[in-house]
Amino acid sequence: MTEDQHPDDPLRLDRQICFPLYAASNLINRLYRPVLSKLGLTYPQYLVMLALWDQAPRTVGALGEALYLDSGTLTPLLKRMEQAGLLTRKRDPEDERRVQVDLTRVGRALKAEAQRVPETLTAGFEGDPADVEKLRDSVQALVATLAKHQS
Amino acid sequence: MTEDQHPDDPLRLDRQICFPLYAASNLINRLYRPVLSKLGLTYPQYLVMLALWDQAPRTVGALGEALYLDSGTLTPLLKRMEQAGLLTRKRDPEDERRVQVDLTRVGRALKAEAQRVPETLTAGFEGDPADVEKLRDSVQALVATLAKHQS
DNA sequence: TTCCTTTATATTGTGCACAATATAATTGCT
DNA sequence: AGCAATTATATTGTGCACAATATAAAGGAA
Repeated sequence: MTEDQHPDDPLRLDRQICFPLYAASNLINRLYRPVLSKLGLTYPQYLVMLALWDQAPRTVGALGEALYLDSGTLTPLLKRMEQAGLLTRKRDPEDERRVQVDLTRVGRALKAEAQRVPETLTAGFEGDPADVEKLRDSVQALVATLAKHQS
Repeated sequence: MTEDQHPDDPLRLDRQICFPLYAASNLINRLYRPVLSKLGLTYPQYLVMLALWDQAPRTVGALGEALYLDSGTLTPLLKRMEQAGLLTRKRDPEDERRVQVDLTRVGRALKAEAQRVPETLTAGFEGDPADVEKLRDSVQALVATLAKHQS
């Protein structure tokens, strides 16, 4: 088999930690897409809504810290969501550099429709829920480490 | 604290399994970028090279199966790599629908320069190597499950 | 106050990632 | 052989993701 010809080659695809994380992220995005499109959201937009449902208003910078994204990604994404009527973007009068992002009534109301999204999708993971939680905690720890090193 | 106000809300960001995978994928891409740019590669292009260093030539479809990507992503990516002189794309005379992707001499030679990439980057993970391997295997298992459900 | 530095967001340009669709070659059925 | 169905790749259009840069507001030192 191909996989056994070079057992200790550090460049073998199946020895990388980065690749399964990349593949899982893509596959999950693909899995969520049809479900979220019924709510009029993309997957990154859904993450912004999760962050805002937990706490709003928040500045662009605070959203970026929560989601590990920068303004180059968030600004156009938030503008599309503003166009869709889900949120508002207003310069903070206290500090005109900041932009406060807040939910509209429509944006807040969307939370009710999203309630069943997690259970709908974790069903597809078909694993012991405890194992999934353990995996989640491990990846969260990795993210914390990576974030520390990248700042 | 914000995190404790709604302890059993299924829509809390820190209860999702999808989000840390998404964040880890982005952070890793960011971590690899400066290292790979010295080799003239992006992260997805690096994955294509890993696949081809292991086995070449391969069809576009075979690369897509290995990396969980489709032709809409691979075709333009492979064209850029062809322009860069790393690989060739040739219609298979046996079946004119297929495109065989093969490494050039330059593409094969690049493997020597890439040898130290994994150790350079896993250093930033700063964890017990055994834990990292365990995490990798867990995410690989998740990817296998997700891939089965999406086909 | 003046000006220098820092901070917050926006803009620009490149490269994915994917759904939907198009094109063309092959297979299979009759 | 004829032709519908399938298969393999390419194309189109949208939306991220990010580095590099730009813009402008706030803070701070003399």
